[in-house]
Amino acid sequence: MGVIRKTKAVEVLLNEFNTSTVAISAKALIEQLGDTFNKTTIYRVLDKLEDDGVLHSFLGKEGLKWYAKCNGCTAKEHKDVHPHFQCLVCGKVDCLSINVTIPKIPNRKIEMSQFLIQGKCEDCFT
Amino acid sequence: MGVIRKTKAVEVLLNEFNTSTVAISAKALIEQLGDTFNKTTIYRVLDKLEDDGVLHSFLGKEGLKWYAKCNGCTAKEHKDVHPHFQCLVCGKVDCLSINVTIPKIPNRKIEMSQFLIQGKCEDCFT
DNA sequence: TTTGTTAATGCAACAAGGTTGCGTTATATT
DNA sequence: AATATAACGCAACCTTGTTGCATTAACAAA
Repeated sequence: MGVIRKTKAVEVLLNEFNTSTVAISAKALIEQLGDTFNKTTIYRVLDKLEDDGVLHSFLGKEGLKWYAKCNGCTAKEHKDVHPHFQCLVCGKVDCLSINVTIPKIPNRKIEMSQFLIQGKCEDCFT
Repeated sequence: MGVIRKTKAVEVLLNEFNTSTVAISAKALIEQLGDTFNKTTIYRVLDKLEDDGVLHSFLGKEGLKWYAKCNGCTAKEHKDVHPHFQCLVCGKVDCLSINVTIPKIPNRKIEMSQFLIQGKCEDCFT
């Protein structure tokens, strides 16, 4: 898999996630940083950071890929099964620090799950 | 919105969903029926059937759109918040008739949610 | 059963998110 | 400074899904 080099792209991208529990879509990152870095680079760095357990990814509305900083995940296992909340008005997505009880299902082995909740966020909530 | 005409495409597509709780991806339907109907038609019929509350849709692995028959949904509201299970081995997806408790979140209005569980299905479970 | 309205279809072209191959650049090690 | 190779940029491509428009076919009414 190789060593991670501290390149500018890695540095800048990591910085984007060092603020909060807010998730950022690959699309948004490309819109924002596409002049500085090639989109291929951005996709590859995100991939690698996910592989290394630094970020986790999930799918939002319309199948867009979103990334957020992992909390207590290692490269080996992503324990994180928190739900994500996407605002249907402003589009913002964040990680909810809520424990979701995954229902027991007979004869099936659950390996991962994605819970996407959609509605109006605090800011867009009238 | 217009009346629904009983065309061949509608008939054939509806037939595909009349069996079980198994979901079918738009992609699979196009692979299967693409010689008979144009993909545009397939997409449009699926759209319309969803609008009319006959089918519901959700996103599976890789952001692919899946459809399944609604159970107790009307054109006006999709109450259905059941989780979906996708097998990581064979790719099969089905609706789980399990009630998921959506966590209460202060200051947010939940409008819908998607719960995708991934793992090994009954058949692929060793 | 013919006529007329308009929903539904097919086709081609497009759009958006993401991926791949490959030659070049730059990081880190000796 | 020399070297190995990870990371990069670029262009071209792939896939899922959408749009515009001319044509066809449901279906209701005459």
